[in-house]
Amino acid sequence: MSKASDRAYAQIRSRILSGELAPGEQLAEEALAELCGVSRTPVRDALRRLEAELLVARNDTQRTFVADWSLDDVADAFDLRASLEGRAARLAAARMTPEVIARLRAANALVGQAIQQPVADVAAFLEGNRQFHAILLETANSRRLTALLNTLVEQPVVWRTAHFYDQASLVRSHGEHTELVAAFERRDGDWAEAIMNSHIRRAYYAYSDAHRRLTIAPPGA
Amino acid sequence: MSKASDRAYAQIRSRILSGELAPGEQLAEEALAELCGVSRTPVRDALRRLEAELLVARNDTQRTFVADWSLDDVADAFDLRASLEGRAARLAAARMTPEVIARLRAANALVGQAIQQPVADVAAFLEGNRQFHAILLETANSRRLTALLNTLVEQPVVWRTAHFYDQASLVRSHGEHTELVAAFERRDGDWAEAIMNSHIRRAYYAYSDAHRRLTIAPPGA
DNA sequence: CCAAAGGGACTTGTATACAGTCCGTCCGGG
DNA sequence: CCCGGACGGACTGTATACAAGTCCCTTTGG
Repeated sequence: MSKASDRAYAQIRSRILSGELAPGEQLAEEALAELCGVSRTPVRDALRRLEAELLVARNDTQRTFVADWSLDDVADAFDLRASLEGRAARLAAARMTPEVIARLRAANALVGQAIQQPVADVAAFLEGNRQFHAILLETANSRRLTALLNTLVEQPVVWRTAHFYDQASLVRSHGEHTELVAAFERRDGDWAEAIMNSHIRRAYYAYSDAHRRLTIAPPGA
Repeated sequence: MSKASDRAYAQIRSRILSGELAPGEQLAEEALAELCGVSRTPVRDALRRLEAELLVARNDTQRTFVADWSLDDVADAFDLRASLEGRAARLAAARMTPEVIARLRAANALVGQAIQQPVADVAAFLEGNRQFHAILLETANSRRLTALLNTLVEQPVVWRTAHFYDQASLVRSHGEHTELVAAFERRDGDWAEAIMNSHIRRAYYAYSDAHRRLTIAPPGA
């Protein structure tokens, strides 16, 4: 979209993802407008987009809040995501070509490098991950699936999951991508789907374990 | 949403669904504003919503058009819908209660009456259908799934499919709903999912057959 | 005759003013 | 002390004016 509207969208979005705007917090259009240095009109546009992505929610009287996800919501989202990404993997397997495989390998190599650092480079890990999944989606060649998954993946909770990973999880994640490539080489859609399903589910449990550690933290922490 | 915005949304939407606004046609905000008797602001809101539903599309310079679906797009949408509705049926089976089953029966009874008329009452058929699927979604209890399916179902092509059905198809559709209830009574999620999958796929073929009849019509028609 | 440049009509983007609605607070009565 | 209603601030919805960008047609030069 146009400049002011884009700026508003990007600014609000990054503030939500970073947690600077906390879940449950009310978002007044005028305040956001001032924050982004634009008028209310593009802010309203931005909020519409963020609402579609479920990053913000409205109450019955049209006031807007940063979406507050219960653990159930998170489970719901991961569940659906596992199913849809599994489906994408299966579709991609059917349309796989040597050259796409090469691109997938390259993306996964990024991930490999990121986890070999003394302290894993989480940003690089995420970027490699993103590329891998993007190539896969592109190959699956379903506009709707792509649109749906993009909104599911770009959630704060999903996004931050990798930060909860320990080294072993990062390595396993990399290994699963490698295995996916193997499934693609054999054009085995069922295998690819199964790996992907397991891949996402593990990510969910990494999240929920970390969540439990953090919320049922030592009393007085 | 608020009054003017809602009116704009409803008006434009119904004109697209009815075909009065044809696929590919450009939608100028000002013209729509006049058509709906409101200013451009609520029209822009409405277009955003319709864009999220994929009823309208934008080109790279932000001009808006009535979405034009290729047969591939339709296949893609039905495919995804089969998968998601199947999933919903499975989830619903796990949470089924006698009272929900009673409601499903009631909705299906409407469908039964509709097809027993000398000439099937398509509107009543659609309404019963809608209720059945809505109850099912509500029981599946996944906010995201509900949101996604609602956008998938409310498409012109999906919506008009029933008008292409012959009497036999209507009867079979009703029968599948009855079978779904049986699966729910046994809380057999796998069975429910399988029926639902087949249910949606058959709807797709009914559509694509009709499409073929209409587009590869007798030369000179 | 074709191609590229220019200009004018049209469409969308943004700012702003005003109207309508909601929410909390404060005051008075029971 | 508690409850209810009215007032005031704050927020969102809508209309409108103006700015910026796009499209298309015409015109001009090769």
